[in-house]
Amino acid sequence: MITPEHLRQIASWSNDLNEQEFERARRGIAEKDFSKGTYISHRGDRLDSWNGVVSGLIKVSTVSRTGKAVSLAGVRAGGWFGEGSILKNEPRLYDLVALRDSRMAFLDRATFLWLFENSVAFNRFLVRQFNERLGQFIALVEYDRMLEAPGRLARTLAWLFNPVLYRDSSRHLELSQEEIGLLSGISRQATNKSLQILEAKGLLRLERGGITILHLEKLARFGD
DNA sequence: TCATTAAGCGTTG
DNA sequence: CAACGCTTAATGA
Repeated sequence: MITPEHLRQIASWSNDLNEQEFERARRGIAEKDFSKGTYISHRGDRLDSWNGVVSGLIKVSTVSRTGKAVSLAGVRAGGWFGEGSILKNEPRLYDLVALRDSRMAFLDRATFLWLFENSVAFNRFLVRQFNERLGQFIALVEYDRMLEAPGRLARTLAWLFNPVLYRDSSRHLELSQEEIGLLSGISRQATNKSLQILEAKGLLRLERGGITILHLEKLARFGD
């Protein structure tokens, strides 16, 4: 079982819980490692847990009717997701892929539902997160029409630095251009070009194997 | 036809 | 050694 300190580290929401709720959450969590390129779950699975990323990088994707893989979002360490499938008690609507060696935390369904019924703090967290996700979804619909690669890439990056979804306010992330491409659904060359455009506009700084966000607001709106 | 991509490979930090 | 960036052949709009 994970330690209280560990839970505080991997789940920002746990810091808002009272003692009883915190203990319950701690007992309901199990961790598991996934190596690069493997599937954490497939579309259609009944994965009865709420998922947190302890370390690494996860891609949420789905397959379009024509059989093409479509990337929906990236989740980095500290992110929690999958509440929709639990609350609606339905199978996963998407695939989860580990883009690099990653460690996941799973909060079992019964514990999730208990927290949902009993913890005000937990619900507050969920509402805030839902609200952000709704914003993301609207942006997704918008950029479906906006085909330029730099804009799509900029939004993907902005999501990874959403201050509500990730409470640590770090502006830097170790993320290769290949990984950014995989998350954005853009080829490596196009990713490189797009990143250079964004860097020239002063929105971010490129480093070897990583990026630093210089202007999150402008990044989130790039291409409007 | 023209643009974009995956694959391979040389370079670089 | 992994990330980067370039070349090239294939793909497809």
